[in-house]
Amino acid sequence: MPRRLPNLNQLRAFEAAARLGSFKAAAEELNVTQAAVSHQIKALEESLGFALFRRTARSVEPLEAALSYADALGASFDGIAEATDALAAAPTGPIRLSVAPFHGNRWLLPELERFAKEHPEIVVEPSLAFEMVDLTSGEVDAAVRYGHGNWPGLTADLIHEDCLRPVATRSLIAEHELPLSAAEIAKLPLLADPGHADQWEQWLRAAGYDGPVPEAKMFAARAYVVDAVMSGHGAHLLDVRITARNVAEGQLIYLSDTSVTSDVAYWLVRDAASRPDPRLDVLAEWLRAAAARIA
Amino acid sequence: MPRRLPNLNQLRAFEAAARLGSFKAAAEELNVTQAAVSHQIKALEESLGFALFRRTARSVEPLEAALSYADALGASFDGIAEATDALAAAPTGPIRLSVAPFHGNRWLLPELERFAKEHPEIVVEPSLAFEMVDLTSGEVDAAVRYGHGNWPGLTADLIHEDCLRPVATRSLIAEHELPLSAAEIAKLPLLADPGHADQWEQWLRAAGYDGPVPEAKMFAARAYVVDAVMSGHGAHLLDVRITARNVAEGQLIYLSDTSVTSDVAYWLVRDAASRPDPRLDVLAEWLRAAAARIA
DNA sequence: CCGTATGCATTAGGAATTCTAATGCTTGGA
DNA sequence: TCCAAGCATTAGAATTCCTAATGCATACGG
Repeated sequence: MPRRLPNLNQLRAFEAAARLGSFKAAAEELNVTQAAVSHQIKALEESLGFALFRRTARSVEPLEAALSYADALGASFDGIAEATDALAAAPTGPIRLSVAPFHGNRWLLPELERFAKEHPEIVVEPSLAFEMVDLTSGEVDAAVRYGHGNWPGLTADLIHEDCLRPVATRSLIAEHELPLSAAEIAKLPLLADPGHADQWEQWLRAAGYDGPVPEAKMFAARAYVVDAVMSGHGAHLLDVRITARNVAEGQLIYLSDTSVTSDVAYWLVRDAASRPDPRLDVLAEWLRAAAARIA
Repeated sequence: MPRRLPNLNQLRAFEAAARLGSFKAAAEELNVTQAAVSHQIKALEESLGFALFRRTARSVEPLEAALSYADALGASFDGIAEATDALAAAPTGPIRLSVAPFHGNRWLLPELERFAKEHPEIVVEPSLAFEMVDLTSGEVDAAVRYGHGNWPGLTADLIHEDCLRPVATRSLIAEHELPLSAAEIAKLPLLADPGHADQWEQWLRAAGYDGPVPEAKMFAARAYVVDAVMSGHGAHLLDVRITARNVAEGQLIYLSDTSVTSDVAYWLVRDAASRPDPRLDVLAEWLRAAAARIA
């Protein structure tokens, strides 16, 4: 059978009045008028069927039974306040972060290792997933996503923009001097993936090329494009953070110093309706700074 | 600084919904519509700033943090319900009973001793007091009072009516045969106390006497009248329960078999605003029965 | 000892909350 | 495919809650 409780607002007024021994003081604590407290307590007494205070001309005194009742109520209210504080406080478990393999393997995961060293108090648990996870499902706490930053129902903190420079293997352009001109690059096999097919045109125009833009060779997914580039099958436009390691290790080279910033970017994304987690703020800011260091 | 609590009605709706995993079920438990629960929880989530449930098309699932919050709230609500039950339950201390010496010494106290034997679970603590104690002061739980039973703010259970028969010492009427006629009694020194001055007239008329009613000798208080009667200074009208012991022991005799019931009576009186104590109901009924046994 | 200040009670009316009925939406199941 | 079930939303009604004004009894200061 369901719990049978008196009106909780009345109990709140009563508890304060009994604790403070004064309706007026209780009213001040509750930010209402003395009359409001008087009403609430009168209604409570009526619903109980007996009095809780002994009234004298200008003072009230809680009866003995009322005092112990108020004590118990106070403990319960404290429990509620405590539980509410605990709820509002930051979550404590590891931060489950969904990461796209393409971005994670090339930049994010190594950065997360450095983050773990600098912030040992914040445990990040990355999980690689090709699919866009549902951030409202509760299976992950946040994700790094590539897009325009305006996902409905989600909040997105910018990590870094997509700063594109053309890359290829040394072998592909063995006969050329670096950097290549835009016209020279336009003659190379240009690789692209659907959804970003127009990036080559953007870059070539930005680089001053005004000839006809050659058709790029399309791959089904970004990961395949990168594979093809690494294998020396053509040139591709990639963010400098994505390629930095491969360039440093000599597997890829920048074909030009010209870069364009695409209209999409990388974001740390979380459910707007989930309770705030300041640790994610720290992570977002740290990643943003780390990304800026490379660009 | 004062406790900062969310709206308690919203918490109540939330706790039920989280516990039952359904707004509809919560609504039934709380005897409101599903829409009401939906509103309450939405408002709570808005005031907290984050969601507590994951919504799907036709079901809700409390988030992990919400579940433990609901547990804590449930414990607190249980605490409140328990404290309320304890408050509503009968008081446990001894029953402090204020007794007028006149009535207590002559009838009530011996009866209370018998009551204690029959009801060892109910401890009655009589205190003799000439003054009418303030039943709202909390110093006593009940009192036996003589009057019309309509004290404002008090509830009164009848113990016995005031069944008056004329009494005197044997010595006062040594020369007469018992019972005396009303006319003979009218010639005796009649004693009375203010407030009950007319009782002699009532009795004499009831006994068939139609002559002039003699002036009664007045005493300041009832106790003095009884003293005077016991000392053989006159006759007095007293309830049979008051005199039973003295008559049985030969100190007093009934002058007549005629009795009249006065308009006042003896009552067990308690503060109408105090919490109900079923033990007092038992005591009142027991005393009523004991009084009836004598009359 | 009187006048003033204080704290609670009461009243009436207005403000805020809470609820409901109706309806829409989405989806799981027959 | 259609229905049933459960939640969301809307608008308005019902209830609760609060306040301002005032009264009352009493403690306190002069």
